[in-house]
Amino acid sequence: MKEPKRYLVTSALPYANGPLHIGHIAGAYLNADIFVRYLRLKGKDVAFICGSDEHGAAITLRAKKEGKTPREIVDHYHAIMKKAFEDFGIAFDEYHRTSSPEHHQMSQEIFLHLEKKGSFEVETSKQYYDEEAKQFLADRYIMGTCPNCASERAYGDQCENCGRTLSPLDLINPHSTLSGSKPVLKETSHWYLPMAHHEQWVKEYISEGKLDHEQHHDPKTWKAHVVGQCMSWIDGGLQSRAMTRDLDWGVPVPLQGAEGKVLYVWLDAPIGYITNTKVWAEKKGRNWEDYWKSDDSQVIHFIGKDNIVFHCIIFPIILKEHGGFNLPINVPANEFMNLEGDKISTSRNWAVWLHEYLQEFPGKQDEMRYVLASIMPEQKDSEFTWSDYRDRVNNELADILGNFINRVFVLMHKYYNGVVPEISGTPTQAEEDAGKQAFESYQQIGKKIEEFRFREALAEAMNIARAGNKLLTETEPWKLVKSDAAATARILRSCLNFVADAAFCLQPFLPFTSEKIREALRVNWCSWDELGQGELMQTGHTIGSLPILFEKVTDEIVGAQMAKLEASKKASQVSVVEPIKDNIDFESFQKMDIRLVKILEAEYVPKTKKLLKLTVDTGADKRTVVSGIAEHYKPEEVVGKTVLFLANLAPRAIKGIKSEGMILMAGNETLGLSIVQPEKSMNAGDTVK
RNA sequence: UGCGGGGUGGAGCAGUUGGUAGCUCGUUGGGCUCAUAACCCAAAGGUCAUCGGUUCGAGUCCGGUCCCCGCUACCA
Repeated sequence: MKEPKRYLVTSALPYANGPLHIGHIAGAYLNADIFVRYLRLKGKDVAFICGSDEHGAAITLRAKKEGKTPREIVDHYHAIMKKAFEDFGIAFDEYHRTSSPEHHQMSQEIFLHLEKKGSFEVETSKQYYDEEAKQFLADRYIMGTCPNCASERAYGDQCENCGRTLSPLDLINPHSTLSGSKPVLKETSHWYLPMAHHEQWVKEYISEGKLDHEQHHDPKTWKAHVVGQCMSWIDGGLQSRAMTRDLDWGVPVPLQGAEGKVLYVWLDAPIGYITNTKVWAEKKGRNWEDYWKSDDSQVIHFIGKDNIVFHCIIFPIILKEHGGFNLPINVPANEFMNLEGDKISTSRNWAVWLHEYLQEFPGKQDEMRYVLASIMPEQKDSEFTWSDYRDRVNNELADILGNFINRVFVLMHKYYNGVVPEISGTPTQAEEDAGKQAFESYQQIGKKIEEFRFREALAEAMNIARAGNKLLTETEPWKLVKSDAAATARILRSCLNFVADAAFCLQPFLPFTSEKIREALRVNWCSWDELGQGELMQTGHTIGSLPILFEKVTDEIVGAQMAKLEASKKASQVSVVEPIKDNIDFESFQKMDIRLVKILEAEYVPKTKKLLKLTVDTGADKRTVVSGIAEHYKPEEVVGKTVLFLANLAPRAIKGIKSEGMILMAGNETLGLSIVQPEKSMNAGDTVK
C-alpha cells in the first residue's frame, strides 16, 4: 500500500449509559491514542475522532427505570466520559455526541440518500403495540399461549415448552411483558438493508483485501480474530437487517409516514464518525471530505471485539452502497480485559473506573497508561490486577526508566554542572553497543506501532533505558571520572542522549512524563524521522533539574484498591434489590404446591452449560426435574440435600427431558444461586405454607 | 449447541512464510554503589493443553479430544 497523505482514526463511540473503565481504555482508546500520537510525530495529517453514542433502547429503559429523561442520562455520562478522556490524555481531535443536531442531520442525509437510491427494502408488517407503554413490542416482550402445546408461557418468537418457532401473531391471548396489558395490532414499516446483495464483494474485501477487484489492503495485516469472525459471518449467509426501529429516542426517520420511527442505533452510531469529523473540520476550516472520500486518505477503526462485524461488514456495506466513502484499511480490534480474575462488569460494579482513578491517583495518568499499554489484549484476553500494576510501575517505570534518568541527571550535575560536555577520543565497544541498541529500539518502535503491536513497541522504548543502565554499570563513570575524563564525557553525553531519545520515543505512550523530561532537558523535539540523524543534546547545552518521576506503589495502595473493589461489589448487591411484585390474592398463593423434596440423583445435561438433571423424592412420588443451576452447583453437591420445590408447575420439556416441577433457590446477580434449606431437619414431602 | 479466537518455563506474554523455544516480571547466586535498597552479570526453570497424522524435520500444517473467552442456544 502506498503512503497515504491523511489518516482518519476513530475509536468506538462509547455508549452513554455508564462511565468508562480501564477495559474500555485498553480496548479501543489508548491504542488509538498511541497510534495517533505517533502519526502526528511523523508529521502526518491525522483526524482522531470519537464521541458519545447516545441513542438506543437501553438508554430509554435506563431513563425509565431511574425516573429521568434519556437526555438527562446521556448529558450526565457524556460529560463524565469527555472529561475522563481529556484528563487521561486521550487526545481526540473531536469528541462529539450523537444526540447533536449536526449528527441528526448527517444521519438523515445518509439515510435519505440510500433510500432514494433504493438501497433498502421496506417491509410492512403488523406488529403488536402496547398502548400503555406507547411502543411497539419486540418479539421477546410479548408472551401468550402457544397454539401448538397450549403452554401459557410462550414468547413472541418461540415457545420454549415445545420448542416451536412462533411469530407474535400466532400467540393466543398475547400480553405485553412491559405493562402486562393486551397489545393491539398496528401496521408498521421498516427499512431493511439486504446484506445478501453485498455478500460477494464483502467476502472479497475481507478475505483478499480487494475492493472492486483492486487491492485495497493486505488481509495479512488484519488480526486473525477479526478476519475469522467476519468470515464465519459471511459464510453463514448475510441476513437482511432492519435499519429502523419504533422508538421515540434517536434520529427520526426523515420520511413521510415514518412518525415514531428512528434509525437503528447501530446505523446512526458509526455515522457519528462522519458527523464528528465534519464538526471538527468546520471548526478547523478544513474539508471533512478529504478525510473520508479522498484516495490518499486511510480510515482505521479501533474497536473492541464485540463490534467486529459491524465495523467490518455492515458499516462498510452502508458506506459503499452510499458511494464515495473510503472503507477501513484496517480494524485492529482488541479482545477483552479481565479484572482480578473476573470479567469486568458495569452492572456488577466490578471495574476500575477511569474517572475515579484520575481522582484517586492525581498526576498518575502515565502509570496507568504504561500498565494498560503493557497488557493490552491485542491477540487474546488479558488481565489487570492491582498487584501487577504495582509491579510494573515499581520494577519497570520507577526502577528501570525513572532510576536511569535520575542517575544521568545526578551524574551530569555532579560532574559537569548540567552542561553537555564536549567529546573526544574513540568510543569503546560498550559505548558502540549501547548506541546500536538504542538506535535499533528506536527503529523498531515505529515499525511495531504501525503493525498495531503496541505492547512490543512500548517494550522497545523501555529498552533504550535498559541499554543506558547497562552502559553505566559496565563502564562505571564514577570510577572513570578519576582516570579518563574523555571517556567519562563520552559516556555521560551518550546516556543523556539516551534519556532524550527514550523520552522522545515514549511520547505516544507516556505523554505527560515525556513532556516533564523534555522541559527538564530544555530541548525542543525534532520530528520522528529526524531522531536517528543526530544527537538531541549538543555541546554546551545546559539541562535543568528533574524531580523523581515515578513514586513507588505501596502495598497499602494495592490493598486499598482491592478493598474498594470488594466493597463496591457488595454495595452493588444491595442496590439491585428487586421491587416487590404486585399483590396477589390468597387463593393464588394456595394454588402453589411448594414443598420439600430430597434430591436423590443429579447429573449434568450433556451439551449444556447451565442445566442439571435431578431426580427428586417429593414424598408422594419420584420425578425428574431439569434445573438451571449447573453453574452454581455440581451434581455431587446437591445429592442428598433437602430443598424447596414447586411441585405443581406444569411439566415442560427442556433439552428433550421432561421436567416436572422446579427447584426454588435464592439468588442475586453477584452471588449467584443458593439452595434454601429448612432450619430444622424436616422430611421430603413436608409442605411450605 | 453452532461459529470465531485462544491454550507456550511460577506469573504475564512473543513466536511472522515449518529448521537448535524467546521476552518482561518473579526465584537463586555473583558484581557494583553514581542512582528511587535502585543498576549490571550469570544460573535454574518449558515433553510449547492432549492424542494421532503429513514431513528429513512441527509450537508453527492437517484431523480428533479437553479447557478458557466472545457472540449464540439452554436457565419453570
